[in-house]
Amino acid sequence: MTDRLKLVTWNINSVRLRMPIVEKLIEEIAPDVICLQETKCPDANFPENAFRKAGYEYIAINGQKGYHGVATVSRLPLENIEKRDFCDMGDSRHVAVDVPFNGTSLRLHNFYVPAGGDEPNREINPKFAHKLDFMAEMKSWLQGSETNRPAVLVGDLNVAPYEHDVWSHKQLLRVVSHTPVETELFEDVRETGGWLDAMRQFTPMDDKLYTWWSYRAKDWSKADKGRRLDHVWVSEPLAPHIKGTSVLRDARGWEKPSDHAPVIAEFAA
DNA sequence: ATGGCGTATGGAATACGA
Repeated sequence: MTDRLKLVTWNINSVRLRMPIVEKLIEEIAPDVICLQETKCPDANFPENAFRKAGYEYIAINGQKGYHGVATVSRLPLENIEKRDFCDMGDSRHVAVDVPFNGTSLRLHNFYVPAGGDEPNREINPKFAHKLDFMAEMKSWLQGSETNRPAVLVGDLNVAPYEHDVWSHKQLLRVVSHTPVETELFEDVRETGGWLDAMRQFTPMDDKLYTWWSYRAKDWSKADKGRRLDHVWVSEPLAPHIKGTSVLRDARGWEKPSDHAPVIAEFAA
């Protein structure tokens, strides 16, 4: 049965520390495929056995010690695993796979885009320069390559592109993740690659939509000063098949939570 | 009060996240 597919993307902020809530997600949502970011774990230490026990036998990981790291785990076979080293930094920020869907397969890219540091100025902040260079390389690498086949790009893209993707557009215009130089480049990457913003197809542009809430808020839910940093993009051939997206906000309140909530996307033939 | 916290490394204090 490959005529339905339930996909979750989640910045887990240490996969080893958070296996209990990953298992809770699996019990509650039963995704077919889970894309994780910030696994913070070398490949040799990735909790493969726990995922296998939970039914996720197919695992594509691109991890490193201490920082970053992405993983795509699946109940369905994964093929053509590809890991690209953007900006030649040696960072583990991307893994792509083919997943069976609807009698064929879809290409699934899992990204962890650099956060970009504090100062939104590439001249004085190398992390911000890296973030912009990373997105520029995404644009040139992806332009046209996934336009004509079913494809999904998910992950922590670390940009909140629209006014209602942040709690205060005005107060965040000079804060990294929502500056015009980032949001304009972000849209350029998306449009040039032929991608559609799936989450905004199911939530009106005038409604607030967040996937991340800072650990530092005294009461994250009450303050609700969130940002939409995690995304689901789909290629045009796949667009007719996306049946819904949602943010599992509850997971932000689970025991020892990640500061990101999972984003769920469902596809059908 | 948009950082007041949290994680990894390493075994205290620092780098990093956004």
